[in-house]
Amino acid sequence: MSDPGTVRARGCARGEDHPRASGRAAIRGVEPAPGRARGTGAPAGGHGSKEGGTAGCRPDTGRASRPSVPSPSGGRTAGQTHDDGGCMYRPVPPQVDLAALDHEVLDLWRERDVFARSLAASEGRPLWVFNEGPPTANGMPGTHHVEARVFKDVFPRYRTMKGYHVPRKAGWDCHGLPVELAVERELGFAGKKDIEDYGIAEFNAKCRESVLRHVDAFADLTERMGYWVDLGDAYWTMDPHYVESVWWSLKQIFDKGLLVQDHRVSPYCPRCGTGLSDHELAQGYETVVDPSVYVRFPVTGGDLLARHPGLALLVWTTTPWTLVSNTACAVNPDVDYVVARTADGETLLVAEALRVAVLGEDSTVLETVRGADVVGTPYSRPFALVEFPATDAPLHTVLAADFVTTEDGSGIVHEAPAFGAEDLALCRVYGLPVVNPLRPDGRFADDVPLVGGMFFKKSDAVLVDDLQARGLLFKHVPYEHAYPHCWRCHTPLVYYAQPSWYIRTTAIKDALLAENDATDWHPQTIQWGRYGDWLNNNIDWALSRSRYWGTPLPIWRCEAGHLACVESLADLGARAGQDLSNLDPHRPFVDDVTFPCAECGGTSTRVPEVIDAWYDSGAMPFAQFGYPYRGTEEFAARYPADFICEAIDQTRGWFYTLMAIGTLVFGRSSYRTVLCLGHILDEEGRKMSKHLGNVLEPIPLMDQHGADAVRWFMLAGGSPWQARRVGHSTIQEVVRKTLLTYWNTVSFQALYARESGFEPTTTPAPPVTERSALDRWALSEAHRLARDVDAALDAYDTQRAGRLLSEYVDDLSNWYVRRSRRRFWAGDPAALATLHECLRVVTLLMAPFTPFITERVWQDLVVSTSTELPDSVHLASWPEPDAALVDDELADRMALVRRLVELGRAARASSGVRTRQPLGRALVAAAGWERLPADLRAEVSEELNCGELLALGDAAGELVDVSVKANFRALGRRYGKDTPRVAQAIAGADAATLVAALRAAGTATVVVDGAPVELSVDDVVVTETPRAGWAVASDGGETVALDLELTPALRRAGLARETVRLVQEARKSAGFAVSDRIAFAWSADDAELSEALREHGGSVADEVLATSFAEGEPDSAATVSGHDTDLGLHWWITRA
RNA sequence: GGGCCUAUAGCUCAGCUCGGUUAGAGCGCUUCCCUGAUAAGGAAGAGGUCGAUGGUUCAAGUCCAUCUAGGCCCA
Repeated sequence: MSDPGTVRARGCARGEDHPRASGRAAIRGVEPAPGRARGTGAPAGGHGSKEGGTAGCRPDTGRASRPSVPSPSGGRTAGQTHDDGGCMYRPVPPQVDLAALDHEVLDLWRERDVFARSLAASEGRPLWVFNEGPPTANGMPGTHHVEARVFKDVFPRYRTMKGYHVPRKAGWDCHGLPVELAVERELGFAGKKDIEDYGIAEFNAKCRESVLRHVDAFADLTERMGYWVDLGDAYWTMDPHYVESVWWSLKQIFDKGLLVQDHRVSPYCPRCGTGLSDHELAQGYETVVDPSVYVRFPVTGGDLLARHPGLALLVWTTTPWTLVSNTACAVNPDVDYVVARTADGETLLVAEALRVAVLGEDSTVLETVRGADVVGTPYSRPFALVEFPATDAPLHTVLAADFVTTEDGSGIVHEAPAFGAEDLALCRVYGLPVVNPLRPDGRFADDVPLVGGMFFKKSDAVLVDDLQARGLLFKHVPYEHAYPHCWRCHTPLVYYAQPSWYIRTTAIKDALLAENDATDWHPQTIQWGRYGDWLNNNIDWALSRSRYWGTPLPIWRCEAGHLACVESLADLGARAGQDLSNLDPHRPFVDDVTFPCAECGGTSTRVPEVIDAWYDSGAMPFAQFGYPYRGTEEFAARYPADFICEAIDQTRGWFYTLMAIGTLVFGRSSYRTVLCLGHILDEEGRKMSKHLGNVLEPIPLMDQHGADAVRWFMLAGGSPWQARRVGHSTIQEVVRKTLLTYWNTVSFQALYARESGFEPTTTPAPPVTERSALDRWALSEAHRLARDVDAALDAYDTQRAGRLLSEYVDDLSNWYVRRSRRRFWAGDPAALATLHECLRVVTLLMAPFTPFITERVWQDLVVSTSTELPDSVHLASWPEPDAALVDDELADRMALVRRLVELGRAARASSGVRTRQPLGRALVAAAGWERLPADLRAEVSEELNCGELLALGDAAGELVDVSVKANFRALGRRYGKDTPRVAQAIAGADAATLVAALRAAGTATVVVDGAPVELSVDDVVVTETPRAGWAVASDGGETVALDLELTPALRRAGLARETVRLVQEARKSAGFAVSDRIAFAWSADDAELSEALREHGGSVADEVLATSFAEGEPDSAATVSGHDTDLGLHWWITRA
């Protein structure tokens, strides 16, 4: 195993071992970091840190070379932290360059071989099997590759932390048309003839080289984004062992009689010269505008003509080029048709339902006939450009076909059996010949007049012009529709009759449906929606391709037509009587091997086709190990996989081929859980494509915002199942809202812990039960978070997990830390130990999401202070939530506190009295206020800066207005459809009386329709509002009222607060460190301020860390000084 | 024509599983406030026919039906 980042996987030329770890020597060359005395085999740590344990500390382990944070002093580089020694945190500056941090962490992982160690450490634990879908590395990776890869990373990391062993074998898709096309383009080839002239061996050598070309770029992306997958031990679908495995599986299918040759009309790419499978077809629909033409086919005989001389059939088609091969027409025998006269006086046959649409309102019906009565009518074909063989069959007459509809066109369908599956089936029934003037390259044969040598699509215009000139064209309208194109070269496909090899997947349809039923789909709608629909309409898998660079179809056929399916090179060698174990199982080498037919002794030669590359990737669950010729143990342990993940385009691609091959070969699908992601769009909601120039390059994106931000966006920015818009602003928001808030909380903790000498493993802290309510709340929420994030990830819901995490980070920073700042300034071990534990938990929970920043935090807060825990967060265990710490009652109370604070702030804002001005008292009305302990009430009064909090009902008496409102949720449950009347009665009752009764007795009575109805406290929402002289805010029955009366003492306290604020601002802008002591001198412009500062001088001095607090200008020059006109204060500050 | 998804503030999206009468957040805008970590944070304001219609229900953004528009996949 090796770190993914250092491996530059090369190719896997035949007979050559995979490059396992070209970067390995470099890894080994790094001396173990000085602090890693435990060695690399250290077990992942147990659950949770041991508070106040006696664990030793480790010295600073050195830091990677690139500092991710600016060093304000300019001198200190990241490595110079040895002076800290002991069990102290490393300094964590408030500013951080996330991209530089990424590189630093990548260096650390590489140096400490962390990925390999995480695999080694989990060896022997229960397996959790992840299968990697192989990308084709002959194109450059894009941001859409990042999406699936983040999900392929986050769940293996999570499961590893949960105690599973998660092997992560990478893979590369090497074969297939896209590879051939890229090489053809490079060589300037126009088609298959060029390839054969060039030489198949040489061409395939180019293909082999081409698929290796961008492997480095994929490896770079993989490393940069922190995707841990073992590139050094990747599977390659072109590897001989892989090919043999595929052959073996085809033999299993062949032996079951499910691999057969058949002649069929199938979508065919004339440029690539090969048929396409149905799931390839699915990739390539494009909206095009084709000429749709209504053409007159003059009737040449029959009863109808006798009754209506000059009658013509009106035939509609969107593929005029197929009219050259027109063989017959078809009508639905059960549909009514009409002979109609147009305004111009001509007589045409069309479906009755379409007459008005096609011929217009002003056409008149001459006769109505059943379709069945039209059958047999002869007509004159539109073009006489090709010969038809002499036949007794009803050539160029009207046939009956159920598939004809009257949804569009004219209700009369033109039949060209060479170019349509339904056409072929119908014409076969009548014994009609298949005439195909189109060559395999999509051009008409040279001897066809008018369009000889012309590409089929190009011929439309010429043919339409000719119809026009001959007076056969009735109408010509551009028709926009989705038409299948080759998914790689964008050539319009033609449905084309040709022989092909098929896997009879229709024979195992029931088994596939059963397997699908047992599969855990995310999102669930795919299972019986898009995917189930696909399975229900399953058709046989067109497996063969008339191409060059692919797994050769291992079927040999003798002159007598006997078939042999070869399952391995050894099997082939045995049949051919030679040692072929070193043969490259590709064209043209396998084509040269012949052997005597086992049945007749004739010479068997290989059929020329290669197979659909989708089969290769669908075979990876066993072929990645070379099963059954090798890797049998791995295969037995790892089939089926627990988890696979790709974007939604793979429903008919990889998800299908995996399930189909697994079911065909082993009777069982190869995966249990599948994640199906929506696509990534640009900021305007458009697909990203080179064509539009809106492609976001993944590596620059991560270098701008950091890999963690991009990962977080993919995992939790919007719903992963839906198409999402990605852009710089959305990713920047992740950085600002979540990552930096987290970082700054860490930085805050490190600053004050270091300031006070706090060491998490040695500084004694009180047990949790004796800590403050805020501490217990923060810990309770941390453990609740651990529980809920675990549940969300267990359900593959990264969006929910991400939302929970960012909410907690916000709560921690903007409530816990905000409310606890003074205790941190004072170095309170209870607060520091609390925040340490909260950060430890949240860091572990975030580690699978954002592996970089959490690693750095782990190093700075944990590795530097403990030898008990692993030296990488990714070697640590998932935090075990401590149910005893989760306190729901405390959570409810704190939620009330925060709601009251919110109301108080609103009241403050409306009053115009700034928060720094202390107020004497506030009144509170809220359910639950009585039960709120004093310490939590104090949080409210401190945050609102008002001295005394009193219950509104008790304190204010007649100063208060009270109103009541029905609580519909409670009433509805009890009174059902009488609810509105009860509510009305409540609204109409005298609120004061009602509330008084409720307060006194717990119940009150209102009269509804003459009958008394008893109400309890829960049935009404009581809102109390003071009448005058108060600033009031009220919401949902809860009220906070601030007494705005300012006494002189309050005013002086306010002035003192203003002064504190002024000095702190000055300290900060002068660049003083938070612990710098100062000498402070002042001179007030008015008596009130002087009095205030004399009165509160001691506390002001304490607040601003002033060692002296002198009135009057100092003798010596001050470091900074100023005059604040608003306050009326001169001040002088000198560093003490 | 079929299947699936989506439709909520100027923009990006929660909320819909489990219905509750004042529908939220972020970005942007305006005005304030707070700040001894913060690139932050908070309050207020402006901004909504919750795509439409009908139904179920005492009560519908939420459940049901139909429709419209857009997207994806397929015919």
